[in-house]
Amino acid sequence: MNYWLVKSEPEEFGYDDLEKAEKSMWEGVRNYQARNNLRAMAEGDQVLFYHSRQGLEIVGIAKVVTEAYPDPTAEKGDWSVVDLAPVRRLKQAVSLQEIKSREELEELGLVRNPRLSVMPIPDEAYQLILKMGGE
DNA sequence: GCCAACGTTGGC
DNA sequence: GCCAACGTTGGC
Repeated sequence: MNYWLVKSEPEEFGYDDLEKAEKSMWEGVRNYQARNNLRAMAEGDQVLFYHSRQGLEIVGIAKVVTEAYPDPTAEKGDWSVVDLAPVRRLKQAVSLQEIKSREELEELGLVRNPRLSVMPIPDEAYQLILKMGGE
């Protein structure tokens, strides 16, 4: 299984919206690197859900329920979406500050390229973040 | 194919 | 709300 992280502004679509929706098409990614990451996701992969702009913390875990398919909201170009479903909230959200303060997480995409909206998370980093989240 | 200009993202 | 960093666009 692979691990990922997606970012969303809670005002636009936060983790509570995902819980309410039960399942959500992850639409609107218009960055090639992020798109390629979407395409690399497999059904069942786990996805950390990060709140950008407001919150600045990882609030919960989602999972991939449908692998990449063409983005129906794309008017032109070759874009993809996956379907995500909520798994559970972290007992405590893991803030960007905490992540930045961890030497082991220095290489994380979230720190190195804060503008990438879909990124892979190495196994060890994933486990550490869950631990930081009180799991 | 280079690079300046522009648009967008997201931390602060 | 500002602005730095990054990606994309388009003129040459």
